[in-house]
Amino acid sequence: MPQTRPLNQEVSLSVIKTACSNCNLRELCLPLGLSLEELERLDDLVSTRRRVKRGDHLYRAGEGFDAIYAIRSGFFKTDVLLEDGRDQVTGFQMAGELLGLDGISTEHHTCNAIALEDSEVCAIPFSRLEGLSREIHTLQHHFHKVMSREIVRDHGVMMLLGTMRAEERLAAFLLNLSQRFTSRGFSHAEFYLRMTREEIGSYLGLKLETVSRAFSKFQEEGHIAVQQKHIRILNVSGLKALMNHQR
Amino acid sequence: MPQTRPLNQEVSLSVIKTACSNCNLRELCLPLGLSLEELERLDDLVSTRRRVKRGDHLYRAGEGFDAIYAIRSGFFKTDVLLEDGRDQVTGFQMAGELLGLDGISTEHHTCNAIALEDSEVCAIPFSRLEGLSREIHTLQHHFHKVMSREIVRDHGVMMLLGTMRAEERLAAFLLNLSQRFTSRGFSHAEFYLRMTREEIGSYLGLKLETVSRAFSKFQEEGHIAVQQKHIRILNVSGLKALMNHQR
DNA sequence: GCGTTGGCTTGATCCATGTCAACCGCGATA
DNA sequence: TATCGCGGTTGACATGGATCAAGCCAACGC
Repeated sequence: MPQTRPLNQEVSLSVIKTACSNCNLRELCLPLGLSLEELERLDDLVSTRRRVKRGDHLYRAGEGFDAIYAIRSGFFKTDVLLEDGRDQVTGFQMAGELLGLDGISTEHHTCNAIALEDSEVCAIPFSRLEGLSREIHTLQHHFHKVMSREIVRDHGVMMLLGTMRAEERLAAFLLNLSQRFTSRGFSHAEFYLRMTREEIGSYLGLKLETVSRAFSKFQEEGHIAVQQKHIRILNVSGLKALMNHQR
Repeated sequence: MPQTRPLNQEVSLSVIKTACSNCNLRELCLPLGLSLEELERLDDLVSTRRRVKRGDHLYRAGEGFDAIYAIRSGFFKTDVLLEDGRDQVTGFQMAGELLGLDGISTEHHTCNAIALEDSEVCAIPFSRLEGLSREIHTLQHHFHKVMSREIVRDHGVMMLLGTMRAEERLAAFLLNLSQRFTSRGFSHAEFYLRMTREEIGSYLGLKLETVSRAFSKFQEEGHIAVQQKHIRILNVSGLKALMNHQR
């Protein structure tokens, strides 16, 4: 059920508590680098929050685009569906990351965004974001950086898909996850995967069996300990070395 | 030898001739949708042009970023180099397309841009572009669309690399080229490849031999006629059908 | 406690593409 | 005109990962 926003002053505390200016993700997310006063202007914009239950869509390919979303908590995947039924996971997103940038180009979303665990996002109406970023230089520049970073990230994935073999891909994937958990204050060495082997495989251009075998191999070699979705990284440099195994 | 810019009024005609407002690519490029007056303000910004000879770098990975480039004429590839020596072509760019968007995120270029034929580009100082797009809403929005389109394009490549087999990839590649030539007023059915089989292979995540064999196969099947870099597409729908050959 | 289900693992086999190698053809250069 | 070299083609063979199939494990409902 949607939470109604109380109008009296007393409860505005709880509103402030969930505003950008008070969000502990602000250094990872859109507000990076803004002054206090600028932050408050951004708060006005980011007023709508939305809960998305595990398995539900945040948006679907083809739907009209009018907002991007910042993940407050939880975990998402995005995937693209081809006419012939093939699909591929194009990314996994976690708290502090933005979803929906692909929709700007055509005013329609071009992929599906699906929650992999119960999640909460902040909706950022895009035209209002453009308006504010015409006024706040820092916001404008940071937003451009975020879009550009997405492009660079995609190039990394292209590299992975184009030049790496199965085990290198999985090693790169684990190291990437580990690094992103670390910058969110979680353990770099121990985490739960939110996605299935099949989803990992789809993202990495591999079949689930190949992913599973690679996990087993890494475990045999003592690089990681796997128990279903629970991963412990035992030997970071070992994984890094795996990534350069050239063909 | 660099062409010196004359200062007298008489020759300013030739300057106008090469401004955005008079550029026949303006409907494909950054100026899309701008009014005449806005166009003239953009002209001020896009004052530096640069010739890049076949084989030369427009920029290199690691170099400082301060401008994006619009291709006036010619053909480029971008590639990324991994520490271990592997590299991959991340894209081919033609007239009217923008180069360098990846540099915004870190203020450094993250890939190499190399001319595949003698080319000419317009340098667009990025901070001035941000300035102008704070004033011209249409420009801002269009620029965002261009960046977003790049993200969507990259997802398409990820899809290609992750789910398609060799012949599907090549078919998709040819159809994409054909479509882009068409929107530039060239024949959709006949064109010269600017890149080698190896570069195509690198882009598509294939070895050059595989690319070559796929070309031969397409020719045998009557979909195209190949003679080295000269391609004629004989059967568009045949190629499209090839793309859905599922595995 | 028992069956069901979805996700995961593992083995056996197959095949698309990589690898290695020979050769071709065209343009550049002497 | 002869030679060289690079890019392209083609063939023979090797192999990584896909495919097919069986079985395992943990969570969950009955």
